[in-house]
Amino acid sequence: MAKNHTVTLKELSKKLNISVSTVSRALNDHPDISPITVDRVKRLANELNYVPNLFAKGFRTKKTNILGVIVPNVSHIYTTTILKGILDEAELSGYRVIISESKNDETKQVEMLQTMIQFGADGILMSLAKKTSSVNKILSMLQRVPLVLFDKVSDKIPCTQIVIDEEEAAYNAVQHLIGLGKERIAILKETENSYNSEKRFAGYKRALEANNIPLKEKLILSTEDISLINGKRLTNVLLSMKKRPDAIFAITDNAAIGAIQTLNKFSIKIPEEIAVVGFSNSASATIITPSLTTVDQPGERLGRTATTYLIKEIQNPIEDLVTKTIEIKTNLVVRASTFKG
Amino acid sequence: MAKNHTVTLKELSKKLNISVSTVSRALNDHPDISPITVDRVKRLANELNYVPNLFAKGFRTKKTNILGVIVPNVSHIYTTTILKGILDEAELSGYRVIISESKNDETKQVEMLQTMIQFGADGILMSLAKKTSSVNKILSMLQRVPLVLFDKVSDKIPCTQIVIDEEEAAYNAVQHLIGLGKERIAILKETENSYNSEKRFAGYKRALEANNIPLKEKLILSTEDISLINGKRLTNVLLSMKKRPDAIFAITDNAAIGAIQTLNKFSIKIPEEIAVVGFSNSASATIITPSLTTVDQPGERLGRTATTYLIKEIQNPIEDLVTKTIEIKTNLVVRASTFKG
DNA sequence: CTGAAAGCGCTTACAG
DNA sequence: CTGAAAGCGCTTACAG
Repeated sequence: MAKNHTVTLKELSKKLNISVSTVSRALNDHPDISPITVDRVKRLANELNYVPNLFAKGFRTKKTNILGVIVPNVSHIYTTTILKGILDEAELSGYRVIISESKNDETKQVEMLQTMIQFGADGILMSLAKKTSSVNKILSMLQRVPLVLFDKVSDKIPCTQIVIDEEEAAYNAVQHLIGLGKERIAILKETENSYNSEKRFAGYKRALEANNIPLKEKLILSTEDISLINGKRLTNVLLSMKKRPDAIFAITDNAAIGAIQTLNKFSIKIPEEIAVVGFSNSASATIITPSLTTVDQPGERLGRTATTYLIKEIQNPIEDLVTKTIEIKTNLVVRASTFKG
Repeated sequence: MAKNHTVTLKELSKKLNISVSTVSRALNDHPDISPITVDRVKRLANELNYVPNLFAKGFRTKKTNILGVIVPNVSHIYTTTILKGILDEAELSGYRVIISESKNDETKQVEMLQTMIQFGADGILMSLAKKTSSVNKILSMLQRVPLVLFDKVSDKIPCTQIVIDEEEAAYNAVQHLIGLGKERIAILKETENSYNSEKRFAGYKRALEANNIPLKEKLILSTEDISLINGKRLTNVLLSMKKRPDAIFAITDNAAIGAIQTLNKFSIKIPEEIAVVGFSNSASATIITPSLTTVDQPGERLGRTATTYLIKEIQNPIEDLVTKTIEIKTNLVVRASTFKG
């Protein structure tokens, strides 16, 4: 905080020979105050470089204009674009943002929630930690502060939730592969029942079904951490099969890139022998050779939307808490990993 | 803030029939209070789920335990790793973090600084906006709150500054190219006199000098925004020369990747005909083919270090403001773009 | 149109 | 070891 002398309302009021109340009102453009007084006060405030103590203000008004954001991992690229959307939108509405990481730890997640509430956040934006199983504590927090979930959500928590059209996106991606004549389509997904992975898997199944392609258990590979390394590992598993797949749908770009690197290593032709589709449209998608067909996730828009909803709920508290899911549409970006141009 | 009933010190004091002062002291483990009282108070506080109003506390004590962080762009990958370091270190010391973006806009940068101070941040961590020219306003803020700069710094601001060994890193990178027998080494750098670009350019010049290789103006290419696209564009310029370079040192990985993509397009052999070195060791460095030799920037460590210094200065205010630069050592990671293994 | 006063929830010097 | 009281800087119902 300010190390040296700070100008306060009291000081202004003394110099102007009017009361603190009037100074406060003048500064806040209260209609009661005469234009002349308003002018005098503002002029002096400006001259003395007065800055309101937001702390005292917040303490008094019970409003802090702070939004708390809790995400599993700040350095995840997709998260980063969401954060950008949140910061931008919050700024537009005059809110500050406090960000913290749950590191996918459920206990830490609850702690952060608590601190943020205790600190006076007006509302919370949260993307759930992976293994969020007991939502009881979160439910009790719901009574105290508006909460909006995004990206990693749960229908066990009655609040507004912003997601992309996970299932539809996956459906379209697989449909695209089928349209190219692919039939043995493998999927690389997550073991844990994460919201996103489950939805994408559902889309995959629905697309196969819609085309009367039987689901083959062998082609469904799961891993705890759907990373580049594991993309490589699972692709090696696929390549060791007697009947190899003719396409791979990875539920993250990272895993898809691991797949491509492994296919390249064995000089398997992409997409002729095996086509690859990812999910995210990260920067890497155009850096890998061949470039990656992938679902474009509009992170910034998701962040903005979540923030807009939260602010609306702060300013207009909702009485009955219900799960309300808003889906943001995505597009498939077709590149060389599925299409020979 | 809390929507419904909140437990306060007063309430605890009433239920226990002791004064608010005693309750406050008991909760803060003041040595004066008898163990029995402390126990009674804590037990009840726990039972009633008492959470201190940090706002009132901060207002009273002039300490908020908030660090403000201002960066040009939150979704820049390298920034992201720095943020991770900051968040981790801050959490360890019990500080919350407020993050905002200057978007490389000098005016916005000052505004953010002001709001953060006004909001009561105990200290500020900042990476400067690109065209920060007038530091007067920042200097006046320095009187009010401890400031530590990182990554994008300026010696016009007397405070602690944490950077990587930019010049040394660039020197080593160019030295590596020279060691491979390269002599016509081009550099892709920034036009604007950004701290990082200038330092890296200095390292480049020093390496050439140390090896008696004359500096060739033609091989020094600058651009406003040292991005992938511009990396491509400048590489096209280099390829149109009668005497092409035999190596390219790009001061960012993105530009280096643009260079590689352009070289690949013209089937120019990397590294035999033209070797490429980048700067950052971003994830993309191992995704591009050939993989990129680049300087590893330890972002997390930089973030941690900056935070450690800031907290030290908050707890132990410095009297005389001087520029104090702390350099973090980096390593060159050698890959296929300079070395045929 | 303006002012005096209470109060937000906490900490802490002072007194006992 | 404990309590009464002041005060952090602001806002706002009440009164005039």
